[in-house]
Amino acid sequence: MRASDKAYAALRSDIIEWRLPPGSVLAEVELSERLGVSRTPVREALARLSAEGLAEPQSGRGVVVTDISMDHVRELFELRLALECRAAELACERGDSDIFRALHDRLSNVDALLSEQDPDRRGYYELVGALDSAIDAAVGNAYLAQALKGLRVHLVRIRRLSHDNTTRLAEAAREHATIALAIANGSPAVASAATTVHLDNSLRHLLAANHS
Amino acid sequence: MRASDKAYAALRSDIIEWRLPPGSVLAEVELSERLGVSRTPVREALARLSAEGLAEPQSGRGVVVTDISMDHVRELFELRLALECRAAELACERGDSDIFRALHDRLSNVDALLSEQDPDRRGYYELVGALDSAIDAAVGNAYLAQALKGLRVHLVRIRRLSHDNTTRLAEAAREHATIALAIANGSPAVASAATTVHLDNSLRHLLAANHS
DNA sequence: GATAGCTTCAGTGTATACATAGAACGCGCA
DNA sequence: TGCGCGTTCTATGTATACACTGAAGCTATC
Repeated sequence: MRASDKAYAALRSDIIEWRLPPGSVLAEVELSERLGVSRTPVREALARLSAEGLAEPQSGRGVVVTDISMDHVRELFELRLALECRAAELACERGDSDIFRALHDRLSNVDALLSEQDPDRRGYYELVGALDSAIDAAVGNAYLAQALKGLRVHLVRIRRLSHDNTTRLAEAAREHATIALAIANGSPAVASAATTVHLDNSLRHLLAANHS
Repeated sequence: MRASDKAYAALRSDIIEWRLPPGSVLAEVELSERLGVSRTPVREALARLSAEGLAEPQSGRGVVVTDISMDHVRELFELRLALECRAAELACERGDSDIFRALHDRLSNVDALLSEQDPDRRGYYELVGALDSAIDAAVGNAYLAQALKGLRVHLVRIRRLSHDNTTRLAEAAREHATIALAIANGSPAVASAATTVHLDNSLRHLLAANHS
């Protein structure tokens, strides 16, 4: 593995998991010492992070972790709605029914998904990620998939703001199950509508939990 | 201006204007000599181009200009449809009617737009670009705007494949005028529909001109 | 006492030297 | 003559030294 990849992966996870909160300054010399590589691969990593929107150059001098306000979240969900609705519609036309029917079944088993033995909800998030991947694969559009991938980075980062309780996650799982079922049935209008409903619910819970 | 910006701008325009056709290898040493800067800023420029999708690393060794097949064009237009339809809808809600009415008027004056004294159709493309910018500004969504910006880079690049004759450009201008009018009227359904029609026409002409 | 200018310094921007890996070519053997 | 192995070479990956810009703090003057 290249040193620049290592630096990129380390910084990316640090940002996404809020070990480097918004506003943190990413100084090249400090990072190169902390990560044990020279400034060159660190610079490359910072450039990639800036291109992704996780960091941004500040007044031509220094790079800082980008801020995440509720306005940003609203804008993010507006883009998300456009992309995910279309992706769901296209998956209806091109997807394999059996795959999405299986995902629907697994998503419907809420009790197993949100067991007490999984406080981090890894099982839930992995299954939701599997649905995303299945949709991407069904759509078969590299540009759309790339746009969605760039979007999901930010969504993982704001997951921390959700403070999702088990009740909401169970509700979200059912919403995802509805989407999967609509795709399995090949009903683009329903898939798009279910996606719209799910995203609206998610956004409203996010806004309510962050008093703005 | 930084040397890396200079290298980036030079390579970007070389790729977009097909001086560097798809498949061209972007060798660091050769570029650093040709552009008169060292390898470091050249590397930074190549990283930015790779992030944009204009170039891609080839098997871990060397960077090449990305290929543009008709399949890619189809995928590009699929993403474009999703983004531009939503942008047009949102512009209806948030845009200033006067601005889009003025754009409609200018786009309707096809004769002035496609005069014989402008063989490169600069007047046409600048006005279409102004409509794009007006929509972006009306929507007021940085994430959506960035996604559209990343998309338009590729669109400018495939413009070379269009072989647009005056008849088609006049038609396209009228389609753009229809979109601008729908936004000025605040009719999201019409704006979205007009965008869909326009993109379908554009794509069909592209495919017809490239026999696949 | 306040402001303007200068000095200093920290940190980025660039260049270049060195390490390294992948590929191509050639040679030898079957 | 063809295949396989080894060597060499070219181009990328990394490290580091140097240059330069922008900012902050200090001093001197009004």
